[in-house]
Amino acid sequence: MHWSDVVAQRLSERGSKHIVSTGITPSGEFHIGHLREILTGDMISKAARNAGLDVEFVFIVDSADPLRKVYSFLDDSYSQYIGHQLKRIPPPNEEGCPDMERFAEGVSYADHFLEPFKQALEQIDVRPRFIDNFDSYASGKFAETARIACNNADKIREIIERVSNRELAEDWFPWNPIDSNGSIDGIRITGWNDPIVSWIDSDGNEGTSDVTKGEGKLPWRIDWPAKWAWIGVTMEPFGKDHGAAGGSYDTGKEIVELFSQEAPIDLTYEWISLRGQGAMSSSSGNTIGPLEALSLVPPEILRYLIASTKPNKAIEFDTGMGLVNLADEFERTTARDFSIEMDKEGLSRRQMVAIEDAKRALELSFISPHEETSSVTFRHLAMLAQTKSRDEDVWNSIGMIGTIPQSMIDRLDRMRTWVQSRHFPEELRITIMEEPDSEAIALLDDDNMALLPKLIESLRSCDWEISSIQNSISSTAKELEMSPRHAYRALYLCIMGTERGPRLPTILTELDQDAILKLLNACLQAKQES
RNA sequence: GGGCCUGUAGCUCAGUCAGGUAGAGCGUCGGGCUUUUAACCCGAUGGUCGCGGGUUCGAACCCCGUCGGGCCCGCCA
Repeated sequence: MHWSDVVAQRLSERGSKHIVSTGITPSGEFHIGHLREILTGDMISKAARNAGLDVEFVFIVDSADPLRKVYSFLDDSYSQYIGHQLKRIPPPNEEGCPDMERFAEGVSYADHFLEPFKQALEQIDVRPRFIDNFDSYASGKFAETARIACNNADKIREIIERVSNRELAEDWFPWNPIDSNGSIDGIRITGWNDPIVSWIDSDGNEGTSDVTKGEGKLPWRIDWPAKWAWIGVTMEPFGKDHGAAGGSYDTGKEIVELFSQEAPIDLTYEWISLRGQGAMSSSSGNTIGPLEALSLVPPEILRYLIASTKPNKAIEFDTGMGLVNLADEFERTTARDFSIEMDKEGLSRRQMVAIEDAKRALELSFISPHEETSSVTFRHLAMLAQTKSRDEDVWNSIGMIGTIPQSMIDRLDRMRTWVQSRHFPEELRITIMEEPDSEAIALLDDDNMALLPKLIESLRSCDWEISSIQNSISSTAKELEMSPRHAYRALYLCIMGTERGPRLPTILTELDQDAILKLLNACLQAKQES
C-alpha cells in the first residue's frame, strides 16, 4: 500500500472527519525541503479523501515566532529585532536591510518570505487553508489554551521535564509576554492572575500581558499542542527534528490532554538535502527555492519525487542527472497501463504492491486539471531544446500539431531555462569539437577511415540543409556497403567526440559547413599520422 | 548522555510491518529497427542483501551483538 494510503487507513480507524495540519516558520527563504512538509500533508489529505473521509488541509504560518538571530542574508541592523515576532518586523530589501516603506504598506517580514512560497504552492496544486498564527493569537484563538496552560504551569513543567529529560529554569512560565521593546526574549514572569501575567524585562521595566489577547505567545512546546486543540488537528506530518524521543511531539502528546484533546496521528519525515552539499539550510544559502526548482522542473515531477519516496527516506535533491532520471521515470510510469499489469497471472504479492504503489504515486503527482501530454522524455526534450531554437520545430519533431497544451509549452520553457542554468549536466550537453579529440580519433576503425575521405567530398558538394546532408551521408555509406549507423559513428567521433548522439543533420545545419569540413579533415590527418 | 533513520547489482533504490528459491530503473554489452530523434524493441551481464551470532524446516526480513554512513534532542523549535 502506498504510504499515503497507510496513513489514510489509520485516520479512518479513528473517525471520519479530519484536519491535516502542516506548518512552517517564515524566518527566511523557503526551500524545497519545506515542500516535503506541505506535499506530505497534501498527499495524505488526498489519500484520506479518496478513502471517503471528510478532510480539511491547513497550513499554519508560524508568524508569531520571534526572529532568532541575524541570518547571513540580513543586515546587522536586524539585531535590534531579535526576539521580535516575525509578523511585527519589517521585511528585508534587496540588500538585506529593513524595508520600512513596504512595512508601512503592511508587508511584514513573515509576509515577505511567505508570498513567493504561496505562488509555488499554487503551481504544484497545493491549496491549503492558511492560518496565520500571529493573527490567531491576536484574535483570541489561543485564549482558552493559554489560560489552561498558565493555570497548569506546574503540570506542564512536570511533563516537559520528565519527557524531554531536561530541567527548566526556576522562573519558567508557559507564556512569553512581549516586553516594552517588542521582544519576547529575556523577560521574567513575576506573577499570574488569570488572565494577566506580570513581568519584568531585561531593562528592568515592568508590565502586564493579557494572555487571551495575544500579548505574547505560548512557548513552542505548548504552542504546538495548543494549535492542535483550537484547530482540532487530527493528523500532522513533521520533520524528524520534532520526532526525536523526548522531542516536542512527545511532550505535546501529553500536554494536549490538558486541553481535553487527543494528540494528532503523526508521521515523521526525513530531510531533503542537496546532492553533494549536505542539508538544506536557509542561513548558509545552500538552498534551492521552490520557485527556482519550479523554473526547471514541471510541478508534477516535484510532486512525484515526494510521492514516490517513502517519508522516512532521506531525499538527495539532484538538479543534474538525478533530475533527468527522475523525470524519465515519471514519463515511463505515465505510459504504463496498470490495469493490464494487474491482470497478469502469477504476480507475487510484492509485484502487486509495487504496481499499486507506482499507480498511486502517479495519481498523487498529477496536478489538476490533468492535461494529456505527449510522452516525450526529459532526455529527448533536453536534446531538442538544444538543437532547435524555434519552439515550432520542436513540436513538429515530436508530432504535435494544432493547439499545443499549455503544460507542454511550460515544459519546453523550463527545459530551455534548465539547459542554460548551472544545473544542466555536462553529460547531456551537446558539445561540438573545435579540435580533433585524440581519444575519440583513436576509436575510428578502418571502415571509418575508408569512409571519411569520400564523406568529406560528398559533404563539401552538398547543399547545407537537412535532407541533402542526410542523403549525402547515407549514400556514401551505401557506396561502401556500410551501414549508415557505422557511418554516423565516424561523424560523431569527429564532431562530438562520442560514438553516438542525437540526430546529426539537424545539428550540422546550425553549424558552419567549412568549419565542419576543416574539422573532419583534421581528424583524418591526425588519425593517419598516429 | 538519549534517540531516530540508513547499509541490497557499477549507480539510484524497491522488497523488511504479515519469513517461503534475490527485484526494478538507469548503466554496460550484444542484436534488431536495411538514412540512428542519446529514441524504440529484444536479449545478456551483473548482488556471499555491511559483518557475526541466534530463532526457524526455511531469514535481506524476526532477535542479540557489532561496524560504517546520515541526522535529531540535550539552547523558551
